[in-house]
Amino acid sequence: MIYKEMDKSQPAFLLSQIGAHAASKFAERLVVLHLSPPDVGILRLLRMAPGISQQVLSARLQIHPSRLVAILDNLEKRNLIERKPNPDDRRLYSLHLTKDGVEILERIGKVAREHQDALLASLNIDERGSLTALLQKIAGEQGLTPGVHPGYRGLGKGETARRSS
Amino acid sequence: MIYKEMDKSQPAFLLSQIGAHAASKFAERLVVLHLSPPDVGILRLLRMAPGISQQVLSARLQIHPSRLVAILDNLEKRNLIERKPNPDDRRLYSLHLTKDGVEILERIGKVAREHQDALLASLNIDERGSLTALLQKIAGEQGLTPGVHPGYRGLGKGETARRSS
DNA sequence: TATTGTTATACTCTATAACTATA
DNA sequence: TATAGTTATAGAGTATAACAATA
Repeated sequence: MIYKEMDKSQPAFLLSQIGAHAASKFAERLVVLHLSPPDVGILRLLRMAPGISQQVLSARLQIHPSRLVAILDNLEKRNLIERKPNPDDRRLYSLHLTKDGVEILERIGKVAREHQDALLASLNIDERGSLTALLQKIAGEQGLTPGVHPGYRGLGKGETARRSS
Repeated sequence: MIYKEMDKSQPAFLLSQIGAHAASKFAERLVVLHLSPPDVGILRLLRMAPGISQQVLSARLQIHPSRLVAILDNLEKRNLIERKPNPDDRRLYSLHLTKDGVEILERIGKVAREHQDALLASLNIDERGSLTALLQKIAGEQGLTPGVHPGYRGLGKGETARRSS
């Protein structure tokens, strides 16, 4: 047995491989907007759920609260989001998109569409529909939350294992 | 316009999301074997291409040479691989799987099958075939090398952008 | 002079935990 | 006493660059 096939085209590996490739390519495109993937996740969530607190945001996107501070500081400094005081509970902030934040979301949408077109260039319309349906089935069954990318949380320390020993 | 949909089920995001999820779940299963995903990539490649040097291995899997040293040190210390001297060029090592290395690859295969079954639990046989075909089309067109996961290289520094500003 | 493998160093990023202000 | 947000610190992990041996 000289030749052992590398992987007899295992869909699980392909999913992981293409997924990482897609994430990398998308992040590349975001560089133009000076945004990171977590930035985009936050902006998108704030459009859907304006007024939420940092705690809620942190829990939804699985981003550590202490890490979130620096990210929001940056977005606020660039006038993309705003921390408004919450009259009901003065410990909480009420997070909102600014006008600039709404505008950059449109540019993000354009970038995302271009990214998707490039990624799926080899598939026709029907195939894209089939793929989407299959992926939605998997995502649903696996308990993945729409719009929440596992990569948002920065799995540092002894999280999901990197080192061997 | 009160409700703005989070993402009208965009396949590109789903691919990235499910891919990260799959990678995370697989890494979890590897913990039992005290292996990391790069370890597995190395072992698999050494089965296909026994005798290669660290440089070649480094180039194939996109792992930085200096980083590779520690990984191989660990695998060699565990008697999974072996660094044999190369008679033709004494600067090079000739990397080989040991008997234990071959054995653990079988256990890795079992773990990978279980992982894939869990990940694709919601799809029947035909659907799995359709998904695999679509993914292979994408992977081929995107220029992805079989068996080489983008996550092997540890994109540190200013690689693919993480920070915004 | 160039290349392989190695090591030392510096840098980036993250979570942990302590801290404040409010409740 | 508990919670939201913040900050300081320490730890893990990486690439960069200098190094020794060999070509």
